[in-house]
Parts: sequence; structure tokens; C-alpha cells
Amino acid sequence: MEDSTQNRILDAAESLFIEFGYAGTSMRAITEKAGVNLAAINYHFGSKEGLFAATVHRRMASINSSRLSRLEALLNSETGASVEGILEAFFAPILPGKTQPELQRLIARIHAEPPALVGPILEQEFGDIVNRFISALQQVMPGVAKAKIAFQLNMSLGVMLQVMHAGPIVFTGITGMSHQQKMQQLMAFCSQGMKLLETPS
Amino acid sequence: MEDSTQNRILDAAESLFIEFGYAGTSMRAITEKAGVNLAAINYHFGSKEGLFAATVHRRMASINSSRLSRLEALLNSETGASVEGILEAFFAPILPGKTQPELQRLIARIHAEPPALVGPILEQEFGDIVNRFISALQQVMPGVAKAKIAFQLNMSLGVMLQVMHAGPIVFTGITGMSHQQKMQQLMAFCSQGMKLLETPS
DNA sequence: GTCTATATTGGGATAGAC
DNA sequence: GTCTATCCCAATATAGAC
Repeated sequence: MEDSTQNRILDAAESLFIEFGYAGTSMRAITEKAGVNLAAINYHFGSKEGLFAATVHRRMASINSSRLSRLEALLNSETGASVEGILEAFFAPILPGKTQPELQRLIARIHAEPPALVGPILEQEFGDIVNRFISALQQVMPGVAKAKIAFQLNMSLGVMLQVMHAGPIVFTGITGMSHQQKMQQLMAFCSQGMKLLETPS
Repeated sequence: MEDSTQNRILDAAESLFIEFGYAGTSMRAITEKAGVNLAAINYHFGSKEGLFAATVHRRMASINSSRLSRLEALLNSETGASVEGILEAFFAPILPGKTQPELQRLIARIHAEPPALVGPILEQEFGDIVNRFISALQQVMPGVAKAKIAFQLNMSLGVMLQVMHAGPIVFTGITGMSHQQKMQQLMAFCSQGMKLLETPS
């Protein structure tokens, strides 16, 4: 919120990491864009990797608490949880919407970086959350193997990432669609695929 | 096929680009892994970018001709083309299978690189192909807007990329599934989502 | 076509004054 | 907490001998 040196660095780093990736972004480029001194990154974040982890954590902290509170509300509700409800609790906080347009592009970037860099970060930021949601899905679909549920959820994440994709656009001509149309198609696509598990072949 | 210097460089570059990304891979690392001289890259491929484009083209050239011949066979067949048939013609040549295990990881890597790098390459390697397939889908689904078809195809590609993913894996516990199980779920997921267009809401 | 050597630039990180 | 200056290393690319 405040215009501190840390936040100036985080803002500049985020946009550059999104556009050029981690390895493609230099600390000099970050500090120049932020209007701060080169040594400020090492002073405040220890290293370039520490800065990257900090940019991720800044965005994901509030997202994950939102996910958890939505899931808790579902599980404690009168009607109980459903597949669609759980999916929505997981994806709604990161759905492209009115707020934070940078969020989706950063998430897509994270998943595009080499595992050696983001593996520990993903484990830290998503480890608990993912297990909680898979457990919830298992309770709703008791007959389905855990691996199948995880695989299906992984595919849904892939759809999300592709739609969020700030990266190269293979299919042109999508520009004619409204934002609402896209979101409608996206949620229908994922929930339709997820429903396949309920009628095992 | 042959063990020429060019192919030694291409093999080494491919595996390193997959693992560390374009910017995260140095020409020194490539030439050392290939067992060739540092200057060989510039001599044979002009530049690091030229080498990257060559690695992509080597894999995609045969893939795209396979896609086109499959599509032609469909359009000229007695029964005519169907949505599933067109989708299969597009995705089957890159489906994870017995051969070329590096292919999927490279494709995932391509789509993870910054647009400034891979934009021109994607245009060159995929531009014609994508237009041909979208036109074919339009003929099979006359009432559906082109943008919606392209968007749906884009989401299907996202599922493919996530399953192929060379990158970080958020959902663990998928290891218990057989290869056939994964492919079955993947194709069911995509075709089920694609079918939504035939019954417009 | 392949090598050595090098030119040139930019990278991350740190020491120490202020 | 911020700055300058610098260390040390790695990067891409090329020139020129073989």
C-alpha cells in the first residue's frame, strides 16, 4: 500500500518478471524501473531469489486465506459441499475479474518458471491448500481414487493458466469475445470435465 | 539422425532449454554438454536465438505435416469430419506416447517463454496450421462463432500443456495413475468441454 | 569446419562512506 | 537505510590461426 522502497521494488520486479521471466530480468533493470539504488534489493530481500519469492508471497497470501475461508464456509454450511462449490472456492479468488489485473499474469509466470526455482516456493505457498482441497473433494466423491481427483484438478488448473496466459497467443481472433463470455465458457468447461468422475467408466 | 555437430548441439540445447528455459541456459552450458566448441553455435545457427528457433523447428516440422495429412484425410473421407475427428487430428501427433518423450516437455517450454521471444516462432510454426483447423471446425459447427471455437480450442491446448508440463507440479499424488488412465481422462475432459458448443446456452 | 583467444558487455553481490 | 564504487564472474559474439 505505502510507497516504501520495498513496495517500489516489488512492483517493478513483478511487472518485469511477468514480461521477461526470472532469468530474463536483471536486478539492474528492476532497480532502475523502481527508481531505487542497485544495492537495495540485496539489503531488503537478501538476493534475487529472495525478491522473487517475496513477489509471489505478496500476491498469494491473501488469495490463499480467501480460499480457505470459502472452503470452511462450504464445509460448515447446512447444504454441505458440492463439486462445483469446492471448485469455485479454489478458483474464484484467482479468476480474472475487476481487481488486480497483474495477479493472473503473475500466476501464469510462476508456473512457467523452471521447477528448480519455483518448486520450493510452490511447496511453501500451495502445499497445505492443495491437500485441503483434495481432501474435501474426496469427501464429496467417495468412490473416486485420490489420484484421479488430483489429476482432474490439475487439468482444470491448466485451463485456468491458459486463459490467464499473458504469454504467446496461439489462437488469434479471440478478441471478439466479452469478458463474461470467456468466464462462462471457462467455468462450464472445467465443471463439465470434472463431472466425468462422478460417472466412472 | 546422424551424429553431426549440428545435431549434437540441438540435442544438448533442447534438454537444457526444457530444464532451465531460454534465458536460464547459456551457450557455454550447451556447447559443454554437446562436447563441441563454444564458437560452433554461432557458426552453425548464427546466434542463440537462431539455435532456439532451430530446436523448435526440428520437432514441429514433422508434427505439423502429420496434422495436415490427418486433417486432409478427414475432409476427403466419405463420412466427413467431426468435432472429435478434428480434435484428434490436431492433438494426436503431440499426445504423450511411446516415442519422443522430449517432445511434450519442449512444447510446454515453448509456451512458457516470454512472448517477445517465441511470438515470431509460434507465428511461423503454427500460424497456418491453426487457421486451417479453426476453419475446419467452423464448417462442422456452422452456428458457432469463430471466436468461441478458437477460445475452446485454446482451453483444450491448456489442458494438454498442463498434462505435458515440464514445469512445477502443484498436485502431487498423481503418480499412482497409469499412462493409459491419464490419456483417457485427458481426451474425455477436452471432448466433453468441446461438446458444450454444440448446445449453445 | 573447428579451434584458441579475446573483445565487449552485463550479470549478482558486497564493502564501506555517509 | 541509502549511496558509490568495485569485485568477480559469466554472458554473447567475433577475429583469425589451423
